[in-house]
Parts: sequence; structure tokens; C-alpha cells
Amino acid sequence: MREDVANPTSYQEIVPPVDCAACPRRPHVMYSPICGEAIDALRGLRLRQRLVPAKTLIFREDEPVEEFYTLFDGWGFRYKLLADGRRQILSFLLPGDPLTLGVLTVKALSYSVQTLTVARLCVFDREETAAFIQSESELRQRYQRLSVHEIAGTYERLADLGRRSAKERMARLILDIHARLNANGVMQGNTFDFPLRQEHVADALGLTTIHVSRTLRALREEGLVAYHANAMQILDYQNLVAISGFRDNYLALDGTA
Amino acid sequence: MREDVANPTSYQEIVPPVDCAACPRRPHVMYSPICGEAIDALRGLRLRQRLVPAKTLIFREDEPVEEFYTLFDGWGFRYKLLADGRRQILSFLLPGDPLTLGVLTVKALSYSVQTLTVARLCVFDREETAAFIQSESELRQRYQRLSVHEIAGTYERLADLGRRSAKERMARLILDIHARLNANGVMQGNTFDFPLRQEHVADALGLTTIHVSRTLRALREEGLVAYHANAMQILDYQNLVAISGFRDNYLALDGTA
DNA sequence: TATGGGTATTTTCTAATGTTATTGATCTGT
DNA sequence: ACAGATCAATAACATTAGAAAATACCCATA
Repeated sequence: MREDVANPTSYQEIVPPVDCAACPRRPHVMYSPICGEAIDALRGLRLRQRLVPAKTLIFREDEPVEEFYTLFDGWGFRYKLLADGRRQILSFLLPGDPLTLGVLTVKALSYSVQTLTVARLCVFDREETAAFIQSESELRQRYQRLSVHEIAGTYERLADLGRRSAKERMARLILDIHARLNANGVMQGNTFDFPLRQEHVADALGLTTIHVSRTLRALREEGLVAYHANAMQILDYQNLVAISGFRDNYLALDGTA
Repeated sequence: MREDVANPTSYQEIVPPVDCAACPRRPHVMYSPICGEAIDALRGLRLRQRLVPAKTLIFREDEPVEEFYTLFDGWGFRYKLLADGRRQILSFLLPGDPLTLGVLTVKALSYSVQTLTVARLCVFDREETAAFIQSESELRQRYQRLSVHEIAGTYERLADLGRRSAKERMARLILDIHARLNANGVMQGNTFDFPLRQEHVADALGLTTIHVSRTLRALREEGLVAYHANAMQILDYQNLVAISGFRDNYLALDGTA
């Protein structure tokens, strides 16, 4: 039986918080529906920032949340626990991602979120933010697009788990994170920070840690990737894409979905 | 390599369409965000109804759709095809379900939809409907709730594929459909119409038809369900729930999500 | 009632993935 | 530098699920 989390919720307020007007995440499409536009109006919202340790529960499935979060810095993940402790990781959260979109519409979510690394969160009052977003058609549009985007990404993952081999899944996860880090402007080159333990990869891809180990070794032996000390390197991008059928169109926020 | 669909898109206009004010789906939560409220304003929208044969493609992944559909009657499903023909069914669509929520925000969706049985669709103009929904805060709220609901259901499915056994998945699919038919008011008793071929079940649960057959036999031999001539019967609800860990809370549209 | 197409079932065999256990490497804090 | 913890790699074995092929079963329709 798995422990739910290593650390209880705990954090430290960052004073003063980064000013949204100067926010380095602003230019990137994936960032919160708020922080991108209407910066002046945004000042009216009570923004805070928190420094949260690694492996910390941010909120638990079905528990009402009174705050809306975006991830300023660090990694996290969404997950569900089954009654007997099995865990399914639903998505990994990267710098710039909104953690809790749904909370702008309903009070509690169907999943839990915890940090993977030390993280800085932007924290907004839930009701206030929801009202603010509803008040402007452009922000609403943005919010709704992000929801559609979340659905599209989840469907992609569903096809992974249902119909793709362990090797395909593994390759696609690496390419997905690579592409998202690029999109969020947190990366350069083909080597990037990869703080996931094999247990996280396993719980995200529907495999066991042992099989993740085997699969990763296969990718390494074929010269597709290298991995050492939390650093993932894509050695042969072309072939990695070829064996996994990866396409990054589902990552685009505009157009198709 | 799988054929994309058996039948090309084809349909027959239903004249006159059922009047929304008298719509038997109206009382049920899952029905379209439109048809439940503001019936008078709704009259302004160009509603049509179509009779569509079984196994017919309604629209294809990434293709712009100019209409918004709800399923008045019959069954359908959302799916994705991989490059080599593997198919992942994302969800089954039951009477009362909106087929294409996302289309109210973006022009094309990341999945295809086809009918499973003969079906009657309610058809609305996409732009007109989107504008109508944006125009009233209550309808917007409803639309956003339905999006959150779709996400929650998909996450549930993700946990199924990633972390539950074939038997659990099978049992949960049966219970899920049972519960949704109940919620949509299309059912009575513990026997219900089940028009899925084993191939559909396999493509939804991430299994092969052979394994679906084996799994279903196991459920039958344990006296949990009976299945004959497209009719599924739940014989031992308690135990079916027990072995599958099914909870129907994710189906509620209000509260938690 | 006979026929044919689409489904479902069964069997046998094989490949993919899970389980258990052990070892070695790496990291962390003192 | 050491102790304890976490993590990764590997091996041997068990189980689950996929593949292929043959047969049986339906059901619709002529």
C-alpha cells in the first residue's frame, strides 16, 4: 500500500512575489489565462507566491480548493490513487502550466496534485479569479481553449495507454516533455532536466518500474537517448520520432485543439 | 490495417424536428447545455435533426466542423486512429450526450466520431450556438461544467487503462454504461441494450477481442453478468461493484466534478 | 429453410509485461 | 568519511495478454 505523499502540505510565502507585468512566463502560450493579458486588472487580484518543497501534496482529490494555482517554477504532477494504493499519474506539470484549471468552474477536482521538485506556485483566490475570467470575453475564450487543450492532451495519453507499446509510450513521454519544455521556453538544446524517478514514469505510462528500466535500456542501447543524473538527452531525434509516431500538433493551443 | 469507417457520412433530414420545448431529454443533466434552459431563446437557433445510419462517420479528427451535435437517440463513440490503423475508443456516446462540446471553442477536434447504431442527431450551427452560449452566464457555466465533467471522465478512464486489470476494466465499463443510461433516463431494471461488438469493447479498454471474450466469459461464469443478443444483464450488482472498485461519483455533474 | 456475412469462442502458441528478490550505485545529511 | 535512505539495474520466474487459425454461432434475408 502506497503512502499518499511523502510530505504534508507545507510552504513558505515568497515576499515580495514576482510582478506579473515582468513575469518571464508571460510570452508563453501555456501560461495561465490570467497572467498573459489584462495585467492592470490583474493587479486587483490578490496574487501570492509560494515556495513549496519537493514531494509535497498541494491538494487532494475531491477536497474543495479555495485557490487557483499556476506553476511558476519546478515540476509537479496530477494523479489519482485507487483504493488499494495503485497510482495513475494523469499528467506532469511543467513551469508555466496551470495546475487547477477546473477549479475555476467547480470547487473540487477529481485528482490530486503534488510537487516533484521544489516549486514556486502563483496562488490566486479561486472565486475572485473565476469571476475575473468570466468578466472578460477574451479571458473566457482563453480559459475555454485551455480546457479543450487539456482534454485533447488527455485523449492523446489515453491512446498511448490503450494502444501503444511500452517502448512507444516511453519515447513519446520523452518527446512530449521535450516539446513542452521548449514551448514554455525553459530549455535549450537536446539535453534537459528530467527529475522523474522510474516510479513516476511507470505510474504515468501504466507500467512497472522494472519494465520502465528495461524499456529505457532498450532506448539507450539503440542510441536514441542518453540519461544520467536527472539529465535526459535526445541523441537521435529523427528515429525517436519514427519509432514512436510522435506528432506535436496536439500541443498547439490554437487552431485544431 | 483497419478501414476508417464502414459507411461514409450520409443522413436523412427529419422534418419536422422534435420541438426542444417538448424534448424528452431536457430533464436530464447530461443533455446539451442548450436544450435544458432558455428554450425560448433557443428557438432562434436553427435546430435540425438528422437520422444517421449505424457505423457512419460524423466527422473526422482535425477536420473543421461547422456544426454542434447532440445525440438525441442511439449510440456512438469518439475515437482516434493511429497511423498504422490501431484504434483507441475514447468514450461511448449515449442518448442525451453532447458529441462535440469542444467545437464551441475551437473549430476542429482531436478525435473522430461515428455512430454505432442508427442515431438521431440534433444539429446546431456551430458559431451561432457558441455565441448564444457565451451570451448568457448560466449557459456558459453549464458549458464549462460539462467540459470539466468530460475531463474528469477521461481521467477516470486513464486510470482504468493504466492501472486496472482486464476484468476490472470490463466490469467498470458495464457499470459505467449502466449508470449513464440510468442518469439519462433511457433505462429500467438491470437489463439494458448493449450494442457494442467485442471489437468496440477491446478498442475502448486497450485489449484484444480475444481477451475481451475471455474476460467476459469469466464474468459470466462467476454469475456476475449475463449477455445475449445485445442485451446486457447485471446479475450480481454488489459483487460487480466490489471486484471493480466502481464508484459513480465521477458521473455527477455538480459539486466535485 | 437454406445461405452467407459478420461475430464470438476456443485452442495452442508466443510475446510482453509483471513479480520477487538481490545487488550495486547514488545521494544526503552528519 | 560514514550510515542510512533512495534509486536503478539485473536475473529468474510467473502471469497476463496478444497472434493465428479453426470452429461455432447468430441473424438477416432470399
